[in-house]
Amino acid sequence: MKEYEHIETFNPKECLSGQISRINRLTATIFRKYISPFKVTNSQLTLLFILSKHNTLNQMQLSTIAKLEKSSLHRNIKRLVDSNYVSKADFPLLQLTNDGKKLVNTIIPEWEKAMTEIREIIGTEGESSIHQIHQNLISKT
Amino acid sequence: MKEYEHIETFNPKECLSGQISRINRLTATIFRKYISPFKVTNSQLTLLFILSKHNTLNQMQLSTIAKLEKSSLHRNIKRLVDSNYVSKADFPLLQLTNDGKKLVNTIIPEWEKAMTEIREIIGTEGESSIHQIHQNLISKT
DNA sequence: ATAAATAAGTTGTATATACAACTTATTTAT
DNA sequence: ATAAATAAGTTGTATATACAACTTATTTAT
Repeated sequence: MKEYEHIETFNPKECLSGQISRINRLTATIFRKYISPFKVTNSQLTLLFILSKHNTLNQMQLSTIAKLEKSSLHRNIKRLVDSNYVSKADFPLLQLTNDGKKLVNTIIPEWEKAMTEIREIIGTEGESSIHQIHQNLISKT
Repeated sequence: MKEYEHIETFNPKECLSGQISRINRLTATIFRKYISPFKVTNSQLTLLFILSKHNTLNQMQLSTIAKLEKSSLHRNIKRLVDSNYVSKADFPLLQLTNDGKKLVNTIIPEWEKAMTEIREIIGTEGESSIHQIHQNLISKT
């Protein structure tokens, strides 16, 4: 029988979605190792990092910067507000609380360690490739 | 006040975890556009693809190949069994059902279109960088 | 052959994410 | 200034993921 002819000839290992997802899971695990002792997640830290460089942002701005769907962003922020790292005092503007700033400042050295560990695995070329791919996706999407 | 000195000097845009997560979200959205009409998710398709190239695998083998934590794998497989794309008839061995094979064979051309769209964005260099980074992470982790 | 040790599989729990549908706020025509 | 249109924010729902703790199956010493 010559059914399923595509299956025989295709190469699923090429799948960019599969490869990128695996890259994401493996690198996330490394970052988590350094970050989780602070009781914050990788995604949460990304948002705290963005907020640490902007005085105030509304949800739409944050979702555009983080490339996160607005409903995902909404719930991530809710957790950060519940943990008292982000303030909605000036709603709809969001800003880091003092606790949030202190946490970011404290985590940065550990984050650097995670960055170093990843760089040792993917190399400087890997790092600049990621940057390039990221830029292309940001600008062409 | 000279508190939070790290915040002033660090550059969160460098964060490899942040960049990779964003790359993952953006590329997943492109793949989803082609794949979701078949009522299957990107993660599910990855597992179906792997199974399509192996007669049988147990959960441990699949989780090693997919780099998925065993409990995550377990529940992904459960959904595929519920959809009748994977059979547990030979448990603990898993295998594609005929429906599963037919689905994979049908989706491959659409998957190719998704691959083409991503390649147009990240380029051939991007694609081979992803492959290289993926290899490094697989072998050094 | 059996006990002890290890591996594989399962379930509970929390967070992350997207999409659809909805509500509330803001902006734009008239 | 008000109505209509658009944008921002919220909630419901389903899937994805990891970690911890547990149970069941398999393997390894004795």
